[in-house]
Amino acid sequence: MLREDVTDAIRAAVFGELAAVGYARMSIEGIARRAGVGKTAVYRRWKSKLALVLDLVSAVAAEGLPAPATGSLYGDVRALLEVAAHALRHPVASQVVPDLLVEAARHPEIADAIKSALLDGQHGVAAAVVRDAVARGELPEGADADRALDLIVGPLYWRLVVVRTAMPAGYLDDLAASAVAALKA
Amino acid sequence: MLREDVTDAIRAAVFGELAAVGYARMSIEGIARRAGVGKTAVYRRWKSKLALVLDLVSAVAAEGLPAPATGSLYGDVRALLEVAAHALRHPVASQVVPDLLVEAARHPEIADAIKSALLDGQHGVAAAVVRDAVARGELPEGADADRALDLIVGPLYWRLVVVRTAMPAGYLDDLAASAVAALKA
DNA sequence: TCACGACGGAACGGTTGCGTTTCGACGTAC
DNA sequence: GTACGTCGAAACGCAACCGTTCCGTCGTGA
Repeated sequence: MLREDVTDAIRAAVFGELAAVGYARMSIEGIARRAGVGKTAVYRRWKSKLALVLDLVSAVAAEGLPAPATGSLYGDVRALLEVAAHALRHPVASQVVPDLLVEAARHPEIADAIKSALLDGQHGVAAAVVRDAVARGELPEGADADRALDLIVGPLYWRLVVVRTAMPAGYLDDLAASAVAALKA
Repeated sequence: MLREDVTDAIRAAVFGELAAVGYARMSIEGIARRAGVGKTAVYRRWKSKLALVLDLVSAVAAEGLPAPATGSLYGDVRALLEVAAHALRHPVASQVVPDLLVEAARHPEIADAIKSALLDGQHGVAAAVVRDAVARGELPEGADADRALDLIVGPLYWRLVVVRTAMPAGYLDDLAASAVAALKA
């Protein structure tokens, strides 16, 4: 029976290494070193670096996303931005997510895992928000969920992950209002 | 006197390697191999992988960005999106840019180089577009160029680089209209 | 014509990680 | 109390790349 505390230590170490050096530079030896375990313990559980990361990403997927239902489009969008901003401010997440996205272009398995772990979940939430807004008459029939996601999350991701500039006070409120205006255009 | 054709071959090889394996995995040996030159030729010109990449990024910066002046906010935004979409559709650019952005978080020199090569230029263009729009009365006084850039480029970057999904016909027109509506909100 | 310097290629010793194997110590289930 | 399996640690041979050095070739400028 594999010891669970060792497994947990390895999982935590992978996140650490992923954030510190990125997927490309990450090594099994480095993971074992950081976790304070032997390489044997790692290879007994996963057969490769790729399998290890895929397992981790899938685990994140299982957590699911809360779908906002505030009763107004602005409220839903604002709530979405809050959750996204909170996630993207985590130093680990803001380092690991773009790193894996880049790597996904080279490893279809990673692309698939990220798609079902993150993008599909986001798409579902966006679709629900759009559906509710259409039902309330805030958006016209046939509004597109993909487009909505682009308009809502895009500016925030750009600001927090690409430009990496501080957001002024009230910026999320502003972004939410801007996104609602864009959606209705 | 260093031979210029060799220098060019190395530069091209760096772009190739950067797109193929990423900055982290890129090696001087690999660059020389791809360029069909000896390692000596590389080390004679640059002292490290980092210096090589910084030099390349700076060279890109020197090219500059065309500032649109179509006479309307929508026109300017649409032109900006066209240029950005064209650049981000290049397979090499869409692979290299996010890769270097991730690496920038670990190497301040790369962050600085990218900032002056890409972000500063974009900021300048956005500032000009906003200034013109304010002068025409299309935007209120004190409109923020950073916010404008987030709203214009963010959704496109998200779609093309993060989600990597095809854009439906006329999507750039739609994005431009949406961005204008967002800006005026 | 000749000397100089950059060229590609090969080798250097050193480091790092690969994936595997072996080892003795420990813990737990039976 | 014994037998089994996981544990950390260490070493294995192998491969890649580091940055440097030396080589013989070739093209060019004086």
